[in-house]
This record gives sequence, structure tokens and C-alpha cells, in this order.
Amino acid sequence: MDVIHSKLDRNNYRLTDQRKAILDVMLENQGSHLSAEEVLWEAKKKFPNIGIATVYRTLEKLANLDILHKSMFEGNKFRYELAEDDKHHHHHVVCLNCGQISEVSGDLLHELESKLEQQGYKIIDHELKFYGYCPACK
Amino acid sequence: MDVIHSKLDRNNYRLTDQRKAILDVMLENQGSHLSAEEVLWEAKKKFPNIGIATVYRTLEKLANLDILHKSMFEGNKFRYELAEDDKHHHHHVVCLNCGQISEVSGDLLHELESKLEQQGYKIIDHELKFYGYCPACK
DNA sequence: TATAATAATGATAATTATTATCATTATACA
DNA sequence: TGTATAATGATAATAATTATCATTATTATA
Ligand SMILES: [Mn+2]
Ligand SMILES: [Mn+2]
Ligand SMILES: [Zn+2]
Ligand SMILES: [Zn+2]
Repeated sequence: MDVIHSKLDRNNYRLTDQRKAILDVMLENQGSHLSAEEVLWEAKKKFPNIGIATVYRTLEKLANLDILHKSMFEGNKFRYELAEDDKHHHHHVVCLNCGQISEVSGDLLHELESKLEQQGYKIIDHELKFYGYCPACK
Repeated sequence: MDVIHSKLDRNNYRLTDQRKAILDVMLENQGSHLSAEEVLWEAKKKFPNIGIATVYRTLEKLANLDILHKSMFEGNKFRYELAEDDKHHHHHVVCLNCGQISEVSGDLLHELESKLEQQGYKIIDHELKFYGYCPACK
């Protein structure tokens, strides 16, 4: 939270009421992956006149600052969640039956990444999704 | 190729000239990741009257049969490539500078997957993308 | 073979998420 | 205070994908 504010400051990013509302929505919904429209409706509770364009603009900006993480699971729309630490995000398991998305903490990709770096790549980030069935659906 | 045909048969999937054209395009472009529109233009060389709707329908169907693999890298459009073996695909490295996409063969996710299966999940597939810089851009 | 049922196609309309435009409003700061 | 700049919201534009529907091709059947 302090980290976020200083990061915004560093990028001369004005913390308007609208942006505050959006950030609060994201902070209050850690663990879920919200679409722009879902963010809009939640933010409207805090700032009724907020428009969808502002939501898109803010989400995009926050994602570029790595304050949010942007990803897509099903349904051709991007979803956003608060990014815990800088880069190197957690992984996701997508249930092919109920659509539930679970978080996976462990990393375990270092081995692959260092192999790639030996081949001359510079790896900045990764995105890993598992598809299968959650315990309830299996 | 034989595998593909028998898979199509098994699903009573008529191999029309249009579908043959699309399949040929995919077979001739292994290693690259084509968008629906790119497939359309290539397929038009083989069957000039083919329409975009047929391309979308066919790509979708082939992806459902795991003959093609559908993924998105940059640019909000899906891309398709021939799926080598059944499920469990190779990984991708996306260069943040030039956009080049390289293939990564090794798997290395078994450890994570078995950990998840111990927790009650049934893992069918995974999708792993690395973001960073390719040797040329680094 | 002739005919009926079904599947596939292509043109194009509709949908949907996202981005661009632009006039208005808010904020910073000289 | 006045002026430059940034942010906003309404809405138009864009672009990928999906739906619709009349037409055509294929298969099954009498
Ligand atoms: Mn998550
Ligand atoms: Mn590939
Ligand atoms: Zn489930
Ligand atoms: Zn590169």
C-alpha cells in the first residue's frame, strides 16, 4: 500500500478519487480476478460517476507499473488482480468444469529459466496456467 | 497426418476441400503461430472462395480435437499452430522487444503437477509462457 | 436413381471488448 | 489569479469473433 503510493508518486501519477476507488476495489478483492466491467461496477459504489474509459485507462496504467497483474483465462476478456511482489507472479489452475481459478504459490521454474538464460535469453517474467479439474469437480 | 485423419474420422468430420486447405496450411507452417486471418490468406491460395467464417469454424473444431493448439501472445488475437503430440504442449518465450516467439521443448513441470495432484486436482494440460528478451535483443 | 435429411459453406449482420476522440473539468504551478 | 497540463466521461470507432440464414454439397434412404 505504501509501496503502491510511492510507486505512483515516482511516476507522477495523480491519485484522483476515481483512481483511489479503483485501487480500493482491487485491494478489497485480492484473490479474485476482475474484469474491467466488474471493476467498473464495484468502483461505482465508491464513485458513482466513474466512466468505463477511466477504468480501462487506470487498469492499464497500474498493470504497466506492475501494481496489477493482467491475464486472461476464459472468455476473451482480460482480468486484473493485485500483484503481490514485483514481477514473478503466482500460477493458476483453471478448472475445465466449473471455471474456478485457484492460485499456486511455489515457483519451480528457476531450472527452466536458467537453462534459457544459458542459451542467451534474458527472462523477465513468466505466466503459467494449469488446466484440469479442481478437487470438487474431479 | 494419419493420426489426424483417423481423429477426424472418429468424430465424423467431413474433410471438405476447404478444411483440407486449412489443414495443409497448418501442416506447411509448423513452428509459426498463425492468426485466423493469416490462415485465411494462405488457404485462399489453395481454395480462393473460402470464407472467414469457415476458417474460424474449422480452426475452432481442430483445436477442440487437439489437432491444433490455440494461444494468444500479444495483440488480442488468437493464434494457432499444429499440436505435435496429444496434449502437454511445448512452452514459449516471447521477446518483449521484437515479439519473436521461440519454442521451448523441455517440460519440467511434472514436479509441480504431481504436487497439485496430491492436493486433489486432476491436471490435464498446462500453458507456460516466458517473457523476456531473445538473444538478439538482449 | 431419385429424393429427403443433414452438414457445411459464405456473405454478412451482430456482438463484445477495447481504444480513440474530444469537449469539459480538475489540478499544479508560475 | 491565470495559464498550462493532466484526467475524466460520453461516445464514436475499431477489431476480433460469433451468429444468422439462404444456398450448396454430401450422405442416407426408399
Ligand atoms: Mn491470481
Ligand atoms: Mn509454439
Ligand atoms: Zn471445478
Ligand atoms: Zn527479440
